[in-house]
Amino acid sequence: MQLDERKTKILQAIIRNYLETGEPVGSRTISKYTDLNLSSATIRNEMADLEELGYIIQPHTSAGRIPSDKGYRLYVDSMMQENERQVEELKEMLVEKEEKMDHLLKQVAKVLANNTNYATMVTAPRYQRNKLKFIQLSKVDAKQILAVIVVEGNVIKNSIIPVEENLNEETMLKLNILLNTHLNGLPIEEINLGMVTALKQQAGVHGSIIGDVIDAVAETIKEDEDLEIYTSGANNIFKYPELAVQDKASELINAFEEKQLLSKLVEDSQDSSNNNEIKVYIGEEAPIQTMKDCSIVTANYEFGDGMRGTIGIIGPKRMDYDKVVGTLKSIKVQLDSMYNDDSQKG
Amino acid sequence: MQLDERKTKILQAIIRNYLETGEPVGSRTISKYTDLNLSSATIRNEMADLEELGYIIQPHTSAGRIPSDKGYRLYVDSMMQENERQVEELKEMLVEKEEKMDHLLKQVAKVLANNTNYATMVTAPRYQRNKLKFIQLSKVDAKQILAVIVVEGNVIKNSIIPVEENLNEETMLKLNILLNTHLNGLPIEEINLGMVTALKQQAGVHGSIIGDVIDAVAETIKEDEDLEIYTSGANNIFKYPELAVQDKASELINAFEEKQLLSKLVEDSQDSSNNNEIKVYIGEEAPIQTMKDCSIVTANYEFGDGMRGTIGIIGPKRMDYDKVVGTLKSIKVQLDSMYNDDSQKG
DNA sequence: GTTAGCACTCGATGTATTGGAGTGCTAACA
DNA sequence: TGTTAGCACTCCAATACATCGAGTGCTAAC
Repeated sequence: MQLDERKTKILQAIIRNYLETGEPVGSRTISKYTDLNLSSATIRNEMADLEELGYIIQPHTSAGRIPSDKGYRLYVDSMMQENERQVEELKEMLVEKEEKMDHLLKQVAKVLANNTNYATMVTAPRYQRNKLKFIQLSKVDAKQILAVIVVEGNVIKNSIIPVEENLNEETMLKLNILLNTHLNGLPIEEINLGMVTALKQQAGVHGSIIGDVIDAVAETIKEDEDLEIYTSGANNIFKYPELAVQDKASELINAFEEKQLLSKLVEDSQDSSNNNEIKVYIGEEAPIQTMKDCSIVTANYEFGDGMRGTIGIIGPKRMDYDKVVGTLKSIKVQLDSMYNDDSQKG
Repeated sequence: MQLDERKTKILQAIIRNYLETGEPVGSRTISKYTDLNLSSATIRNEMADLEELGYIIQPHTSAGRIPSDKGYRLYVDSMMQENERQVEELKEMLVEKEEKMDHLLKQVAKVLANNTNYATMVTAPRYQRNKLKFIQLSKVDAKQILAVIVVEGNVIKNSIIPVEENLNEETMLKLNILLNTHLNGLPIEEINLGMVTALKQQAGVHGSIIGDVIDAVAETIKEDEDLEIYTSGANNIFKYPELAVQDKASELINAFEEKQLLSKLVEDSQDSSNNNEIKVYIGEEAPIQTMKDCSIVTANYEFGDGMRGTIGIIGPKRMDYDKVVGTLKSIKVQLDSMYNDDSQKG
């Protein structure tokens, strides 16, 4: 059996209706809704076929039909091509551009959540390729040195290094010059052990400090790895009865609070050949078991040279895919284009 | 009518029982539970009195009694003193001391949540009195200066300042010296306009940069004001049917996600004559309307010289006050004593 | 191929019925 | 006078049962 045009139309009508109401939809409803001018009996026959094909499901004998994951998938796939909806409103809300990166991203998550009525997450952009831009050592007091490490894109990290000896200004200057002349502009992966040893030798007595600084650099990178995730609207899930059930709700809320699980989502989203497209996970397709009753839509944005973050929307399977995809696209474009303005991150 | 000893004992028994079960408790139960050797009929008479006095409530005619806010209050105030329970186990969990402040605090929230089965929040310590320790300006590139501002207790903030002119090293050095000689060690409130003007004059051509730096300092302080709050175990509320109701759960979860509301709690907790004691808010006493069906226990910890944070536990009114207070006390002591080790915060 | 018609299914809703936990009150008792 | 046994009463929760209606599948006719 094949999906002819009529079946497709009927399937579409069923899904549309279900997205709105959240209730199983019956043959009579479709018979009235569509412009096919078919009686409910005919629809019934078609629906039986659609069920056999696996696109829709009957919760129980005397109920209407609801879309299966496969049904949603077809809907989403076909829909994404035709409909290039524009969502411009959001632009305004983000235009009052937040200075700080974290504020901006929190804001994005919030705006998205308010706009869509789903739960949202936004990750801070993460470097794929880190270049060291600049290192600055300064004396805080007799026993402490402050190392400021600036990485490509003005990500700044600080580290306080305890020292035994009271270094004089001249030494500090030397160390600074030594570090910067050798390390600036280098991708971090390229700072290897041999290099460090060489530097230590050149630093002579103060070699250990160099080691500490390099450690701090390494630490900086490592820390950047457990990425920051901002979420908003988690409580939106209560708006959808199918998710507001105790167990599910509890698990979902937990995922949003602990955030660790969400990083799986990010990885999966970014870990793909085509990084630039919007991804839709439906039900069991989700990379997180907890969300098997949800649909997830993700987009990756790029913040200039290799710095990449992810935006995600988590809602019920009967999500307004159309709107969500449009909205995400719009946000993505804006974030992509925001790189020109130097933003910074504490 | 007065609360004699017997009534007190009965009330206590009722509350204890209710804390455990969460179900209204009847006269027969009390008659069996206590060592008073009274028949259920007698207990009934006493319970009627206790209800008249406002310590307990009857949800409906043929149900047992549950404690009122007033009842809980009495219980918490008087009955808990005796029991100075020690909770040492937590110490171990925190001993693997996290380097970074934010990790540590997240960890505290998590441990608390796991340990108590309630929702928890921990705020980062906040300065009451800020002293500027150190300022460092460095050239990032031709058009940007990086200002690093270190405040008492090694809180570090960065700010990137765009500049028109390409400053040479000598100028940078001069500016650094100028700023540090005049500002170091000053409480931030004392950096006033007159001072800034004087500095600007001394800086001559580069006066505007001084202005920018001071702005950055001000910004740093301001930012520190919207305090960071770490939460954990929000989904624990689902463990208590009286809170797991849709509306309540949704509101609570929202409070935990947006965190803004929680800051009210922090203010209230810190805004008191006796800052050192554990506070218990029961039901309507809570400073947040959203939590009027909960009880909240807070403790303030002090991280050395005027740096103060708050730990809070939010749960159902039938919370295990005893354990929670004990646990909080223990955690508080540990955090208080942690100041000796210099921790730092990015 | 389409449709009208009909028997059938099954959840949802509404209504009694019952059981049990708990109370308040009264009367008897120590 | 305080305590207790006993009893009538209340009310929730659970159970059973009837009913309703939306929806289906199937058949026969168009």
